[in-house]
Amino acid sequence: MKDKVIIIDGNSLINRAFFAIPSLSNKEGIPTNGMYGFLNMLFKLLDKHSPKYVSVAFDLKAPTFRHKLSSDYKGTRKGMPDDLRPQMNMLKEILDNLGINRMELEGFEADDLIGSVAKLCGRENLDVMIFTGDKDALQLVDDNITVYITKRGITNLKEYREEDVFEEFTLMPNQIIDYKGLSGDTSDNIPGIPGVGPKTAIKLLLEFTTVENLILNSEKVKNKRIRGLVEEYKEQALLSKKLATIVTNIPFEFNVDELLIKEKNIEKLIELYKKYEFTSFIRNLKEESLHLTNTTSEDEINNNLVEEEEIEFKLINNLNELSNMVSEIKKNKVISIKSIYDKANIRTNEAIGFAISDKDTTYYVDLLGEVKFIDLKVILEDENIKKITYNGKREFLIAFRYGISIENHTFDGFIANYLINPSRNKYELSDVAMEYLSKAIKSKEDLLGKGAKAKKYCDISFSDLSNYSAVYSRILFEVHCELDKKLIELNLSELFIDVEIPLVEILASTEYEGFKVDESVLNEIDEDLTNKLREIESEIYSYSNEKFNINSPKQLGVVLFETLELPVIKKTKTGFSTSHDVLIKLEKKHPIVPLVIEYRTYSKLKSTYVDGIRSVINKETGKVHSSLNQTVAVTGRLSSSDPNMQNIPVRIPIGRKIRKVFVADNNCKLIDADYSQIELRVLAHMSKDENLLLAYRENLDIHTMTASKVFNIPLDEITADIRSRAKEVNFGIVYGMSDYGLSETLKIPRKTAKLYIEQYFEKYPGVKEYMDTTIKECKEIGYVVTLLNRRRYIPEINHKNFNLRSFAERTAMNTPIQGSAADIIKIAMINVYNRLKREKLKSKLILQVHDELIIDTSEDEIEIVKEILVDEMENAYKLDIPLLVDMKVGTSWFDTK
DNA sequence: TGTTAATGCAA
DNA sequence: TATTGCATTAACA
Repeated sequence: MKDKVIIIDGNSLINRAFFAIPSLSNKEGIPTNGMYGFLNMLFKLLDKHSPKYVSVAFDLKAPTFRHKLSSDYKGTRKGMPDDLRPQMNMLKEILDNLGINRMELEGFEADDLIGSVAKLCGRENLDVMIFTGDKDALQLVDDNITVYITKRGITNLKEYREEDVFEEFTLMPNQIIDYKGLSGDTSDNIPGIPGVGPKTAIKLLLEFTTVENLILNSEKVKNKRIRGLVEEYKEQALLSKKLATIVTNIPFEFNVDELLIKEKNIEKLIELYKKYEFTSFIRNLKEESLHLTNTTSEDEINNNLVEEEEIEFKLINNLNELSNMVSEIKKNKVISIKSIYDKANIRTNEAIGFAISDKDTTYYVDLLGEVKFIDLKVILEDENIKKITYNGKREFLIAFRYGISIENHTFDGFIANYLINPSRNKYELSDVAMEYLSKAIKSKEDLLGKGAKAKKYCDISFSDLSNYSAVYSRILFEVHCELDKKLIELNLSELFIDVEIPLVEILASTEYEGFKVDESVLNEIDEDLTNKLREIESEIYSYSNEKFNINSPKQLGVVLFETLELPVIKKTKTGFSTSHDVLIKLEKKHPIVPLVIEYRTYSKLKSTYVDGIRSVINKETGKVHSSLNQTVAVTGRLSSSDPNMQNIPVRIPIGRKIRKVFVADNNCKLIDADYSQIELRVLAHMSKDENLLLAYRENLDIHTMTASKVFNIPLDEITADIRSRAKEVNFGIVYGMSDYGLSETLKIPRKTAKLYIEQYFEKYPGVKEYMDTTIKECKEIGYVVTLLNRRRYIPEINHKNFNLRSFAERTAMNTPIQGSAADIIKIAMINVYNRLKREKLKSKLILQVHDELIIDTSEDEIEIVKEILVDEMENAYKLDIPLLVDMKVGTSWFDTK
């Protein structure tokens, strides 16, 4: 195999990275997005291709020979953005310390360096790969040189070999310059021949091959107008070609060994990464060093790389020491806590250890010896000791399992971090420590490893585990003050204290209680589905005349669109689309299509719901204990996983049967209470639109009313069909829909859809005004808020890319509505939970599905629980209009509708 | 073994 | 080219 050379156009790619990554800066405010994106891409390339030689080429400010040829060259280019300029030198410094070669040469552009070096390497029979965002480089492609052009973003690349260039341009790579010579390039201000665009240029080159040849034979050009243009502008064409030609023979001394990857300066890299807050790069650096040096231990390397935090702590492993600790803690009254246990079974998990920090001291309680978790009860249940957690749901779960409660829970760093910026997808304490304290601590992944080889806490040595836990609780104690300041600064304290913190215990309780499953029903459905699938499968094969995997969109696509030659409706980036709406359009064209639709339905039900649910039933309890996640959804909603109980089928009758599996506990009934149109009511309240408010005050049917207004039909002539179309319009408004979107869902022409939307905004002018104001404000301050001041940053709102900006605008309109509804039901959950607890009822909250609560209700408590639900849900938050709740009682979830 | 794309389920 | 999620399968690195 040939050795690989990677050559990167530094200016081009850092530019791409800069615009692809909306905003990123360290806490001093130094922008780091371009660097970060570039390095991310670089590391991925190195990882994927393992090149022997690498170089990054840069432009210098000095003018090049091209500027001397044409004073207009690149005349229309704007200068580098202010936020990007300083990142160039910072990136170069990192590259130098990574041992990666860098090229720049006065009088030449990066392209010329790349061209010259690439050709030299090509001649030495190396496999050359060029990475850039600029299609000019395609002229360099030959047998030894492949060019990769960024598509969208920076990690998405398109590979160009000779045949790929030909496929796209119908030209050979070395004709790209002739092409530019004729058609010009506005971005570089290369004139070309006026009046000759891409189409004509290609046509001419197919016949004459080069610009020179074309000029020599211009009399042979058939089109008179074009012949005139060629003759008039031949000098300009030749100049343009020259400008577009990348120099491939810069006369310089060059030895390919200069491009070898040299040794890293690890210490310096760590320093730079720390400064720019590239924590993930630090981690990767550590892992990499581990693989390289087998002789040194992990600890030694860690010490060399980052001065990881180490602290002194008191080890507690007998009851005497424990009681001393308790009396000390009772003096200080505020502690951070961290429980150590492996998740195996929600009801029988065994605690391994417990770390506690107060303002002076850190303790690690070993729970594998004389001291047991239950001995911590005196602390956890002491109402005078404030508890600080990081993902406290874990602490509540282990406490419930040992039958104790946690009192005076006042702070959770995980939740705080989420409220400060809900758009992030990782909220590890190690990252927070770096961000707020500039301290490096072991992450969970550092301790346990990741993926399938990840260890459990019980596999970790006592000293590693106790050190990790002690540091964790200490850092948590320290960082909580910083997070608290930030919450106050952002006006989030009320939401945090009144809603999110009380919710932690409730989510733990909901998960701990679980939802009872009737496995015999599950088995019946399974049998039914399995039979149906078998039958449909053989019917499908009888039409396709061959067996294939119906679940594979790729194979199905081949059968439908190649073998059976059905018309292609839509394509995905990898091939034919076989999605549901495509199949519906083909339904009547071939009998196989409805069978595939049916197969899909049953297959989905079996794999996701029957097999999926069966695999997570707890043997101990006969229930599923779904996780309700508090820091996942950017709008403030909860999310559910393992299993996801928020997407159990309901719309289609066959799917709805799955709900028969979910049943009330013994001697109980399920009560399902859901808000009636909470999001539209929130919209009415927030927009203060007179017509919407009126509708809800008078308790009118909002969909019928919208139908009448939008379609101009009298109220008493609205049919069920028209009403349901209006319902789609109402939903669409909440999502910030476009005319195209509405036309797709309603299957109507785009123009009609546009008219409907205009009608809607005319009849509900307050909504229009509210949407406009929300977007305007977001453009100014960079974020939107909900009723309870929950915040979501939307940096793309001012993006120059239309698609990104439009998406941001829809987000800005939808988030306050979806998020405020989420705020309200969270308050309702808290109030319902507290009432059940205060009134000492046996009934338990077992699920939330965005606008509905499900209570497993003891049969003797049905009436009182109904009252509590209506009362607490309808009065959770005072809007300008009433909130209404619908309720159903049943033995299974199927029966509660 | 881990990641991505396509698909489809809910509010 | 309608918002927010999660889980599955196939395909591929």
